[in-house]
Parts: sequence; structure tokens; C-alpha cells
Amino acid sequence: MDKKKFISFLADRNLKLTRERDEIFQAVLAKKKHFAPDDLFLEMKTGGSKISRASVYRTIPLLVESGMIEEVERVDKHAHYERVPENGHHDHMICTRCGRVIEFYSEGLEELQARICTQKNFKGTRHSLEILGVCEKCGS
Amino acid sequence: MDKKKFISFLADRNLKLTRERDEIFQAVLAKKKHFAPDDLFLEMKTGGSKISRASVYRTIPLLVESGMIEEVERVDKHAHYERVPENGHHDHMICTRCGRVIEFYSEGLEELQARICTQKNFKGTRHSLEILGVCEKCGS
DNA sequence: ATATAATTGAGACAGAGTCTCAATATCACT
DNA sequence: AGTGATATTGAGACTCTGTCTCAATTATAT
Repeated sequence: MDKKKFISFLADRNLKLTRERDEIFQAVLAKKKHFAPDDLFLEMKTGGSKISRASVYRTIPLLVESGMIEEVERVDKHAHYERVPENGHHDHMICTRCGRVIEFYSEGLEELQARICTQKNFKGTRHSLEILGVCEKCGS
Repeated sequence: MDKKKFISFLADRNLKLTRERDEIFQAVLAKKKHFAPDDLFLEMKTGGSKISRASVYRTIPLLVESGMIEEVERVDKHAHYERVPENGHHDHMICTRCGRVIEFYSEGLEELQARICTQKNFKGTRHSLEILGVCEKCGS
């Protein structure tokens, strides 16, 4: 996902590339891990930006729709996002003791899901799989 | 999940079987579909109970831990739960157009996940898989 | 340069869920 | 059954995430 793609996404929908959207795009680009919208907003503010909470919350769905980020686990009460990684989609294991998040990807799992969708005449576009349990370190 | 199991779950943890917990247990038992905690609370109130919101919110994690209910999809902003069905666990497909929830179960999917957990030395206890997309009816 | 339509920020608002603490209820043990 | 130690409750204030409104501002096509 590069900026050109985001700009053309906006253009396609008659949306404007404003300074605010650009700032948010950059801030998200700098994110290496999961983040919550409100944290992003606070970080930007702290970093000197004049952005408003509303703009952050308004822009996030655009980033999702343009394919730059996706919503991830909600162990917590509120939404979390992460950049769609270059190396593609993955799922998560979440340790209920220490909160560690382990990313994994299984081709077999993806294929099996696709097959199940076909069976049910369901056009799956994305999915989220979270396995809760206890990680190696905590599982003494 | 019957009441005896819940009672012994409580006993194991030095928790008391109060009238309130019992009321909530019964109310949840009567639920056939997904429900949100706040709705449950309001229904109980409307039904004449003197229960407090705090008690409902406090009891729900106990029902989850005792295996009576599990948290399900969060397309919405808040948590939803459903009774763990007699016929066992299942996953969900969620139509992003009409909101319909399709339940499905795949033995293969379960096994594959178990295998992945083993590989990662992760003790999976439960999982939630939601496939988002467009259902048969909406996918014209 | 201008017109039009999209966008912004501030802050009020809404809704879910949590917390506090004094009053009360449960249960194990007589 | 009575008692004491401990768990639990309800009310409502509070927090936090997220949404909405609307007048002022800004991006873009022309």
C-alpha cells in the first residue's frame, strides 16, 4: 500500500486529499504494530499535530476500505487495527495470561475456509480468526 | 451446561450462589440467540427483576469461564454472547449487507487449528472465527 | 480566480462498561 | 439455628470509545 494508491482511492470516490488525511496516513504508515484509534489520535496530538479526534475516527474507515489496514482482534473492548502487511494476511493467537499476540498464517486454513464458503454460497471477503489460550512462556 | 455445573464452578472458586447470580443464570438459559449484556439487563429489569447493571456485567465473565456461554461476533461496537449449544461449538459467517449470521461447523477446520497450535506450542482453549462477506440472498 | 462541494475542529452527546463503598447476604462451622 | 468471616450487592458517578452537529475552512475543477 503506497500513497499513490490511497490518493487514487480517494479520487475514485470524489474524496479530497486533505492535509489531515495525509497526516493520518503517514502516522499509520509509521505504525509497526496493532493500534487503537484513540491512541493514534493521542499520539498525533502529543506529537504536535492539530488533528481532531473526529478526523481520526473518520479517516480510519477509509484506510480500511482502501486496503491499507484491517481490523484485528478485540480481546479488548475497543477496535484495533494493523497495517495490512506486505507479506499478506495472517491470523492471531492471543495468550489470555500475558496478552501476547502470535501471528500465524496457514494456507490450508485459508483454503478450507474458501471451500466452506463455496458450500454455503457465501462470498467471503475477509475473515478474522483468533485462537485464545496460553502461550509457550505462560504455559509452565 | 446445567445448573449443577455452574454451582460447582462457583464453589470451586469460593464464590457464592446468590439470588442475583441465579436470576442471571436463568435469564441466560432462556436465551436462544445472541444477546448483548445491556439488553439482557434491560429485559430483566422490564421483567420485574431488581437486578443491577453491575451484577449483570459482573456475572457474565463467570458464565463465560464456566463454559455456559461464549463471546461471539463483534461486527457491532459492543460484546455479544450466546449459549454454548448442546451440539457444540460453531463459527460464524456474517453478511456485511444484511447482517445475517450464518452458523457453521467444520471438523476439518477444528483439527487444522489444533495442529497449528501444537506447532506453535500454544495451548488453544477456544477460538472465534468470523468470515465476513456477502450472503446468498444479498449476493445477487 | 472562483464556485461548489467536501472537510474540518470543537465540543456536546451517546452508549458500553467499570468502580466505589456502605449495606446486605451467603456459607462454613458450630 | 446462630454466628462470624467473607463475598456480594445496588446506585449512580465515572471513564472511555466513538458519533454527531454545524459554522468556518479548504481542495479541486473550471
